Amino acid sequence: MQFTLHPNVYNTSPSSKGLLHMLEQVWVRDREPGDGTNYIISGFSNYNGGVRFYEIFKQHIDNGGQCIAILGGSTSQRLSSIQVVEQLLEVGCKVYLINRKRILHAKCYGFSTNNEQGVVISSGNFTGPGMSQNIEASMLVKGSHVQELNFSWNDLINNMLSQNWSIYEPTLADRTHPAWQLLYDEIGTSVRLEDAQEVTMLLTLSHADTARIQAAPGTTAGKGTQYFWLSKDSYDFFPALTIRNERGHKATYSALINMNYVDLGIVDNECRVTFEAENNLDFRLGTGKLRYSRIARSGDLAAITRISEFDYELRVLPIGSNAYTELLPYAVNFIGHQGKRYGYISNEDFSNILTNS
DNA sequence: TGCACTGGGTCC
DNA sequence: GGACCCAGTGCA
Repeated sequence: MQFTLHPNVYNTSPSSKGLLHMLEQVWVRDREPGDGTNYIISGFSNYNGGVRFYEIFKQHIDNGGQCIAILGGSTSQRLSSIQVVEQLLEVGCKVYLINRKRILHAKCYGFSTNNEQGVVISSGNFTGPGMSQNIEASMLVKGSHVQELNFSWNDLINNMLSQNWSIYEPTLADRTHPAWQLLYDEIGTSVRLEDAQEVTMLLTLSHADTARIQAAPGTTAGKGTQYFWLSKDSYDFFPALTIRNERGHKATYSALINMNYVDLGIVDNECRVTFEAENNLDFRLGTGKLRYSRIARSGDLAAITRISEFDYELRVLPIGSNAYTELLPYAVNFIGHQGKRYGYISNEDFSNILTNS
């Protein structure tokens, strides 16, 4: 059994580092694709909540396995999105939506095979924030402890689906089915960002982030793509990563955002952030406009401000500057092995510090 | 010419 | 072996 409170607050064992890590245990590690059934029960869900696992589910289902998702749905609340349900259906999941005034609020995840079950009971929804920056408690029960509980995924699902609830089954074949009216659109222009998401990511830059920025035009050091490499916990800082790669054989998931390079006075309306789902799980922010600009050096702080769903601003705060000194303490997470740090600050606090330093 | 891809490296 | 780090290739 394992318990965790994320992000990075408390773990009962080194092998449980947050909800996402527990889900990797029950759906990826120690599992054979095609063996048994995977389960998702979550009141809220969005595309980035599942982006780590769509390829895993697809392989599992293509090899004869099953995947069942029971999600919240509503016409008046933003519970689950069109995008996550579409993607789950595309990879072959069975999706049920519970439309209820007193909403489905449980979050349970796991699997069952002929001889084994695993279950994660969590406060974390199947959403980007639930998987990364929200404070969520999760408990994983597996092996003989599941039998001690006398827990049965089969019974749980059967009992849920036999309740006298409004249960809808959306399908890709019938997009006019009322089930689709219970879902909200993550991509639409009417999307308004919640206050909690109006934050600035502070990220120290390492050699790999700045080598092409510092390169002289025409040299090999400038070849390839200019990226900032982000933490894998960045699911909730970007819009739905629904753009699949067109060429290549390893699945990637991207979103296009509008990036205002404040230092350069350039706005890039096709700034791409990519999650390398089948390569190395890299989270990369394309920052090509910075190439050759010399505007950032290794050790500098990048401030990426999310001002609306698709609009971002990028500033480089040079190491040693007043703003750097004031803001570095907010980059509380140490990641990688080159001393990279990142963290978040509210846009209001960020703006105040910028103007006063 | 620039960036979507590739596929390793390296440290813990 | 996970999670950033790195240095490109080759295609549009």
